[in-house]
Order: sequence, then C-alpha cells, then structure tokens
Amino acid sequence: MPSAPLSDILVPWYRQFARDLPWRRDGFGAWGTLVSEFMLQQTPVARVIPLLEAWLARWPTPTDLANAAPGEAVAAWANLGYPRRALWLHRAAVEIRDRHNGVVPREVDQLLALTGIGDYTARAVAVFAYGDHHPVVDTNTRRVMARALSGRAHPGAAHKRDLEQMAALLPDDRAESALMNAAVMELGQVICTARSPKCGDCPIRDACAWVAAGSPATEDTRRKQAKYEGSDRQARGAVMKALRAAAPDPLPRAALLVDWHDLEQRERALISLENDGLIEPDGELVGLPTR
DNA sequence: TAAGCGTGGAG
DNA sequence: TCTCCAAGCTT
Repeated sequence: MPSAPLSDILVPWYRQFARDLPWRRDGFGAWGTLVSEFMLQQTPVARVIPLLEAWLARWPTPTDLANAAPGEAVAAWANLGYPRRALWLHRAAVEIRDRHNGVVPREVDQLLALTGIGDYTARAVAVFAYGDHHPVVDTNTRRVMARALSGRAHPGAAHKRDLEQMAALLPDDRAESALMNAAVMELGQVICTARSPKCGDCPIRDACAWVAAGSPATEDTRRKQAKYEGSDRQARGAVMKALRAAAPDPLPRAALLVDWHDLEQRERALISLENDGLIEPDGELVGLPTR
C-alpha cells in the first residue's frame, strides 16, 4: 500500500506550528521578501529581524534604495556579516529600477539575472512573494531530503539535482506547493537540525529513511569553514567595522588596522576591499562607496 | 569545482 | 573554552 505523500503531513504541520516571522505576514510584499532573503543568506533569523524592519522603513521600495549611495547600504548592513551582500542588494535595486520599472520581477530567469541572486533566492522570491510553483532548495531542505529520502545524516554538495528532488515532493496546487516549500525549510530549521535533530518531535519520523536505518553517522563531505582567527576575513571585518562606525565620514588610511601586526595582511585587506567595491580611497582617506 | 567571504550565538 | 553553524553567491 503506497504511503501518503509527505506534503499531506508537512503542510498541515506547518499550518499549525509555523513561527510568526515578519516575511510570512500577509502583504509583506516582494521587495520585503527580496530584502529578507538577501539578509538571511548565511545569517540567522534572530539577527535579521530588527535590521530588516529598519531597512524597509528607510528604503520602502527598490527605487528608494537604488537612489541612495551604496555606502549607505553597506553602513546600514551593520553586523549582519558578508557586507558584499549589502552592495549586491544595492546593485540589484538599481537593476530593478532601471530594467523593471522599479518592480521586483516575478520570473525566475529575470530574478536570476539580478546581482546577488542565485538558485535559492530567485525561487524563494517567486514562490514566497508571488506564490508561483517552483522548488525552493536551501541548506535546510537539502538536509531534510538527505535524511528523510536518502538515509544520510548530512547532505552532499549542492547540486542542480536537488531542485528536481524537491520538485517531486511538491503538490500540484500552487498555494499548497508554496506551503510545502516553506514547511520543509521550517522542519529543517526547528526539528531536523544539523547538530541535534529532535526526531522525537518530527512529524515524518515514521517515513524517514535515516531514522529507519538507525540514524547512522554517515560520512560528512561538507567543506569545513576556514579558521577565522588571524585570517584575511578577520582583517577585512575590522576595516569595515571601523568604517561603519565613522560613516558617513571617511577615515585616514593610516588609522585603519593601526594595531594590526601583519602589515602585508593589512594591505591585502584594503586592496581586496577596494576591488570588491566596499571601500573607496580618496587621497589619504578611505570611506564607504559613494557611487 | 572549490575557495573566499563576517558575525555572533549555541552547545 | 572553543568548535560548529546560520534561508548562499560569485569567481
């Protein structure tokens, strides 16, 4: 006898237990969804929420952001991390203003063409903002699928194939399929977590291949994060933190990383930040980008 | 394809 | 204390 589709279990579970998050409220809008997705790329929900609300109050439309200086966006990004995302979000806003009459596009191909938007974010906007029928695959989704469908403890490297695997789990109905995408992500975030999954609370444990196999500790092929202490990233972070604090004023080049012991690394950080467009030299001064 | 890219909370 | 990890994207 065939078992019920997972969506028959997960969609009702999601309706009952989904957390009340700002971007899930009615009328949040495509721009709000887009900004939230940029901020949520590798940054935890709790840190995003307050900054997201401030961001949208300041720049309620893509055109509002596009008309601001990129450095304002970088400064407002505050401690969200990966400040290139602020720059990319600003560029995407400019592209939306110039190519889409200030309206966040609905088509996945058009979304993918925007700066800083990849397979996940494009489909997240199309599905969560516009309610269209696409598979949305993030790291939570891939972990849930690895366990429930493949019986592995960890997902492998991201692959296009993941989209097809998720698409096969979606019900035909558009609204239901959007909920299923959200439900799988939610399950991965609150139940089927990376470190200590709460299998006792899982609504699909009876259908889970990993549980059925005895929850084996299978090989973890994920790439380990490079050491942060003493890294170039840490040096870049220190520069950006100082410039955010001084903004909108620039700082003397000599004042940046003044305590940094490794002068070569200091130069490397400044050069790479300039190459990324995150800082702008102006004689002896260095500031956030003005255009 | 794999490396590079921030920040801070949780276990 | 310290390692792990968090709604990825670009090159």
